[in-house]
Amino acid sequence: MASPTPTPARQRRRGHDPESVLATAVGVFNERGYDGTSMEDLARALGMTKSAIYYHVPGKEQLLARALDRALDGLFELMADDGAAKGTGIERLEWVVRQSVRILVDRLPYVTLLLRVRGNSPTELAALERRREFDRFIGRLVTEAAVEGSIRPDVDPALVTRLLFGAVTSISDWYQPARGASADDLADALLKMTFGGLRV
Amino acid sequence: MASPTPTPARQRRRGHDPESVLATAVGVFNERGYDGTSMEDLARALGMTKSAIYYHVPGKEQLLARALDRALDGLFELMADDGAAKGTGIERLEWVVRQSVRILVDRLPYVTLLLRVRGNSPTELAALERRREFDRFIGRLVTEAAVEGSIRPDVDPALVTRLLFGAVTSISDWYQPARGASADDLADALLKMTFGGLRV
DNA sequence: GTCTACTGACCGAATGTTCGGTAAACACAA
DNA sequence: TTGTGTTTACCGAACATTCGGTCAGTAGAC
Repeated sequence: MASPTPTPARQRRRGHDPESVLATAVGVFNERGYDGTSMEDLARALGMTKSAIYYHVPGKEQLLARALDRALDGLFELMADDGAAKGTGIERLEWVVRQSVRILVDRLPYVTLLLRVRGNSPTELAALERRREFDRFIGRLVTEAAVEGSIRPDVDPALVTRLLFGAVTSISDWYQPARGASADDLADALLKMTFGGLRV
Repeated sequence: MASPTPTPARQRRRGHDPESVLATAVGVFNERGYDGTSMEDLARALGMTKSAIYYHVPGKEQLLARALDRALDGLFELMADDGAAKGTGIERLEWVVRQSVRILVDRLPYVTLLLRVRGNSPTELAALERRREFDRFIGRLVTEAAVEGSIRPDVDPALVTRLLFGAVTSISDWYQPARGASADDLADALLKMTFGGLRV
């Protein structure tokens, strides 16, 4: 605690650590897909040999597990937040959409990876189950907004849930932070389109 | 033309053919991901041995190429259709959204596969390039609708393009035909939400 | 000398693909 | 009806390569 080094994560010796290996790995996973990425690919991207990776992390699947947890932890914190419980149904829905966009942007590579998981291993299945819990949470919010009469009655709440969050999750497919749009810019555009409507 | 056999595609002998192998393969590709699917997996799903697959199709990558073409051909036919050229900008945009949903639903497994392509091989890169051409076509439509003043001026047309078609493409992630919703049901809900707005 | 952060050689398993072979179905002549 | 030759649709084994992962050794900072 009273350590003289203010940055305990970074060792004195230059080189890699579990965190930087994870960050690079997630980048490559998103480029090539998890199954399409070999440890050889990772080693090349990290500038080291395959075996050196195993000094920092236990293996390929743990790399995936850590990345998925990072995305899911963000979403679960959001679910537990006060903002998701205060106000009318539609206010809470709007807040959750906005925060979901923020988490997606803040943790872009991790959430991107999560959204591509198919359930090919116990690790992926566990992540999928946690993700479905979040989806059910959204579904409940939309239903409440519909029940209170805040959203148009001529659309199925279940469809709205999927389509609305389809637009949200699509962000991970095309968003490039370098182009200048912030998380709030994205959320504003998305909410204007889906809540207010495109038509003038 | 004057052939005595009315069904030239189907031979007298029962068993598999390139078409049924492709259909099954695309199903497995979508379950496990292309890279996560082995020829052994395909063989199991087809009820034959790995080597028998090669009697019907040249290889794994050609299976992918054929599937991607099937999806892209649909999208390109849509671009060339009269409906995409008649009416005001926003009318054409609405028509294209509706038809895109229809193609997505009609060719669900093929389009799903296309939407997951990452560019890991020349086959995938070629498909990605064709897909980007379709995306640019949509972008032009949205811009025209914005220029003619049919959509709200306080949102960036480029963002609208991505978000609107993000909602469309998300359909492949969650749509289950067995649940009863038709392509038109989906398009109706999507257009009500994005063009009219959810808020009452 | 000790610890950290690696390298290089290597392992068994799995990968996509090819090969030689074969049983059943077929077309057709005798 | 039977015999002959050909095609169809497959199997089992083997191929070279790549996979994720292990381990003994070691260069350099302390």
